[in-house]
Amino acid sequence: MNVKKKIVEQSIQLFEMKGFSETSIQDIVEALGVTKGTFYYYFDSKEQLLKDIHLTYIDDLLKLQEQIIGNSDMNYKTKLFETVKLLITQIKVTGRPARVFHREMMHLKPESVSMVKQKRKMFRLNMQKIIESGIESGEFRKDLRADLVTFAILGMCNWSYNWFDPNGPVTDEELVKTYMETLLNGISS
Amino acid sequence: MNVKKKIVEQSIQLFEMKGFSETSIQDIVEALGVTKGTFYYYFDSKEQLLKDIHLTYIDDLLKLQEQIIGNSDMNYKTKLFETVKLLITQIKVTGRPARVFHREMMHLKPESVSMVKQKRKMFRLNMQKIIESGIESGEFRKDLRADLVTFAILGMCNWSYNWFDPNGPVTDEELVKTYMETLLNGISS
Amino acid sequence: MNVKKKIVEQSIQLFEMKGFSETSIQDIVEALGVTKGTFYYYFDSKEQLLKDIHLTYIDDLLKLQEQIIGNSDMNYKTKLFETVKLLITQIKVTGRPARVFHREMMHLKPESVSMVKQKRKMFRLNMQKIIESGIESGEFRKDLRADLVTFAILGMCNWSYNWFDPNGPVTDEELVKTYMETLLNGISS
Amino acid sequence: MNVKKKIVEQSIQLFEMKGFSETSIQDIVEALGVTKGTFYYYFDSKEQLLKDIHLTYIDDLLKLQEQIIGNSDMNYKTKLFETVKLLITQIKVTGRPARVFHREMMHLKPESVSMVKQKRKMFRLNMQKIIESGIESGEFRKDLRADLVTFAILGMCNWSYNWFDPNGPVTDEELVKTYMETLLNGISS
DNA sequence: CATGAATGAGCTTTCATTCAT
DNA sequence: CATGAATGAAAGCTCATTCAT
Repeated sequence: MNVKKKIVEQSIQLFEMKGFSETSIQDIVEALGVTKGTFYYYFDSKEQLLKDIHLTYIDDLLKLQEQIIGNSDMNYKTKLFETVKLLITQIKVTGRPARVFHREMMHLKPESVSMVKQKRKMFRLNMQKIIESGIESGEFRKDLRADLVTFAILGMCNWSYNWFDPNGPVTDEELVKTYMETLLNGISS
Repeated sequence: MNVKKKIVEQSIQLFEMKGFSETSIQDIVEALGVTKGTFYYYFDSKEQLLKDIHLTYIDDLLKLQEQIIGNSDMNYKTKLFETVKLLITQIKVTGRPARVFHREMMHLKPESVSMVKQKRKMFRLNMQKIIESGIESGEFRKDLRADLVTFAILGMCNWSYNWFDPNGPVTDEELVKTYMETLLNGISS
Repeated sequence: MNVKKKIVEQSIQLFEMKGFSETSIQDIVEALGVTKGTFYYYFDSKEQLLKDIHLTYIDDLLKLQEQIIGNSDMNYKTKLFETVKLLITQIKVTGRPARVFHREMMHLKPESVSMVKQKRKMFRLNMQKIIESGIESGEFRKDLRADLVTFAILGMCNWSYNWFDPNGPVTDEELVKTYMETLLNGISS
Repeated sequence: MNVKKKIVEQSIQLFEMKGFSETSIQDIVEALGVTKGTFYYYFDSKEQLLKDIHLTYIDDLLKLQEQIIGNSDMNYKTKLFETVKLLITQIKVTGRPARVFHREMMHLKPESVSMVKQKRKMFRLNMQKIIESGIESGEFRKDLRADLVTFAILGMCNWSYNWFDPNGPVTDEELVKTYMETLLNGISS
């Protein structure tokens, strides 16, 4: 595997464990057995590395979301299900970058922040569109505020990065099913 | 107001804006017009200040939660409603510490972390208890996994610190009502 | 003597010997037996130190020039003589800062440069004024270009920082006398 | 044009603008669209490049000076005139290397410095010889100190690199004429 | 109670240089 | 001839912390 990729992966691991500010370039290169010079051969700055991580992550999410949205075989409930599954499963596959993604955005430069925020917003609006279409199609209740419901679902899913351990007693599939069931039918008896 | 309190409040403001690591003691004392010596008269370290902030915050939450739980006039739906309201409204009242609370825990020393985590866990388990009691009493569906539902609700509420602006078009009361309605009855038509 | 002053003097010595870029903060503080922290307690940056040196130097020159200009007992030839003497003698008194002053201006930030340049220009224009007044009074030839003559004199004097050793065989007084004599009467037989 | 020459010219331009220390090899090769390897194919070090620039410059000057000295058609006043013209005009033709030449000598290694200094000294002594011969021939005043007068003239000329803009209102020919006139006849009325 | 001087360890970054290909 | 990857030493600077007063 090439060095740049190794740096990215090692960084993600360290950022996730110790936080961005607490991770020094020294930490990263030492863990890889290279020198600081090597780091700066591949990256202009520590911030740029973080930006790369963020953009890669959100771009991947957006690409997978597109596949869900573009699939005309699914109804809107299924599309929502797949979206929730996407967010939760991402933890299993790429647990670490997810946590970095949700925590360290503040350390980006203003310009990088706005770039990332814009893409995150796009993801959210795509989700909202699914809700809105589902309302129109009659799959969801007519009286919903699609924007707030979207925020609620995103919160539910994203928060799980804080506690969900894919190797723990609850599987990711179980979690997705439970969340969707709760979401669709409510908890009231 | 005494100096210690001023330091805490100024710190919260700065931590919220720039992050814990990016805020220097110099920043804090300069903003207050005192010197570093003064800071170290009141606090042993920067970490201890953060610990104080965290403990004050979670202790306040726990105290308010106790009042909800101990109130025998409420049924469990109402208790859950009040809990959600407590979490969301906290943003309006104390928006800044909330964000600091949810972001900067990693900068605490291991011992401080475990102290805070334990109290956070207590808050969560108290919530879970409300769900479980509501299931027993027949207010909530019998087939719920109380633990996962609790995580879902916590995620929904806590995530709102990321986007909810109490001075924006949506009021906190509106948000609480919408969230509870969605939660209780689901989105399925 | 206080530490800040010591830092300035040590820096001047090192800048003069090795040049600004080649002198590290480490070099400066090591020579003084203090630490880098101490340096940055007194100065915001290396550049600011250089700016301080430049401004102190040119401000001193301007103050002394003022005394010459304001002295109504002198005719213009004498005033010019005193100005030349001022520039040459400065080497003897403050040899090192002079060389730093004439060499390292490029390492200042643009804003600092313009501040220093403005004051240098003022010195030059004051000199030019002496020439112009001397022309009017009949002490100097009517057909002189005061601006170019001023540049010529400045060059003559300032260049001496490149070779003149006040402890060498030629004394500063001798040099001033010779330069003035050459300047006033020319070399043509 | 060959690559080595391009490197030299680009370097001169950059050294003149930003200074030797502030110009990195990266800057140089990037401006030329080649790589660092290429640079080190042609030059052993950054210092060697600077040495090359210095030696080329002073060797050129010496060669031109020789032509002046060897021309038996000129009297000594004319020879001095031509020398002054040589120094001033060099700015117009090769403004940049001139400034580099007069500023960055300190960045050479001691051995290179002494080589350059020796040649500079030779130029100066050649000039001094002109003055001395002119004194003997009766063209210049008998009571001159040829050594100090030479320094004065050199200062006058070389200093002009600090302010003279060949594209400004004063032409180089005008400057040379004015300087020589002042020098020969003095400013006294 | 509070100050201001000083520390020292560590940080991000730069850069001349080397070298296998 | 030329490249691109890698090095390693050093640079400027930050900052939590200490302590005599």
